[in-house]
Amino acid sequence: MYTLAKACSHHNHGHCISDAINSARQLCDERGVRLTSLREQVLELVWQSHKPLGAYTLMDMLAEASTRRVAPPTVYRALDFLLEEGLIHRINSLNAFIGCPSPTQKHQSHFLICQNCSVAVELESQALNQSIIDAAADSGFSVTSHSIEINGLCPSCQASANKESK
Amino acid sequence: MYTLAKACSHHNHGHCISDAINSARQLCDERGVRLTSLREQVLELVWQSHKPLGAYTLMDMLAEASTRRVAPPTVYRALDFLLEEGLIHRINSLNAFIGCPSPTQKHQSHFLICQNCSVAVELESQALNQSIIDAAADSGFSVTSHSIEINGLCPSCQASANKESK
DNA sequence: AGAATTAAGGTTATAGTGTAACATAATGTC
DNA sequence: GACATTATGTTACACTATAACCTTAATTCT
Repeated sequence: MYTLAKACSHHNHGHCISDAINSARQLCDERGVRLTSLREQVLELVWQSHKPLGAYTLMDMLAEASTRRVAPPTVYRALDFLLEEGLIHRINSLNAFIGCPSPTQKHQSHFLICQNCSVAVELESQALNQSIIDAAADSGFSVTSHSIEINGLCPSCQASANKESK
Repeated sequence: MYTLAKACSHHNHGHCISDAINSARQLCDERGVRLTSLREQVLELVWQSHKPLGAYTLMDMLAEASTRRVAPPTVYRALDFLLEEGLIHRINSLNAFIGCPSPTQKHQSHFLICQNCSVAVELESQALNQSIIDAAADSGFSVTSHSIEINGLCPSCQASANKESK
């Protein structure tokens, strides 16, 4: 039973999924790479929520959806492809994967991760990017990639926490 | 044979190790926690180089040093203690651990990781810290911790790369 | 279209990372 | 010294990921 709770109860999550699938199709088409049905299925599963999902969770979801048994390499290969094309990100601190909402724009992996509800949202800040470049440059380091994982409480979990404490 | 190459050939790495051990002893003493010989040994092994080391590598190093066999929980418990006390950091993207050069100052885990020589150095930038806080605040997110892992080339590997290409 | 080539996926086995649970030993407290 | 607490030893296992090899599907070439 992998009907995960919606990440944000106030939004129609179906749109997130269909948007992600549509732009993935278009993007793969433009790049001449193949978004096979397996890859698309994995992408769709990743997008079932805004919570990062582990490879083995995805594997179980795949198996549940398809009667046949699914082995780790099947899901890892699909994940590798999706990572390669920037359609998903990997959250290192969680060994988990999450859909990328803006795969057309090349960017680094920067996330706000709620320690209460597990939702992870991408963070984009030009100032932050610049700070990284500057700080690295101060050390004479030439940057090829970077990842930021920020843990804390999302706005709605902060609100819940406040209510609790009264 | 775990005599790893020195991280920086131009410095006397013995100082790094002895400084780390000395300040760890003092710090644990002040806090009333016990830097047992096992924990100190693991800390010293972590400090054998400026390259992050995996738990199983450390386990093998421990075993080599002590005739008796060493099981995973032994090293993980020591690592947990050292992490707890801020004496080491964990590099999530590498599943590896590295000594903290400034354990007395509470700080987040920010690293520059050379993809050529594997050396990881801590990055401290007030501007960067502020950028994170600001960016999170823009999203209404309350931050409890964060980690930054920047991959690229350290100055000396950049120099080598330039020489190579001539 | 058919053969050759390449790419994707299936299958088995195993490597690498981390923890649970319980037993023993060491340390600290009264 | 008896007791409680903390640390370590030990066994077993869970979770994450990849290697290697085989089969199937898609693409390319003539």
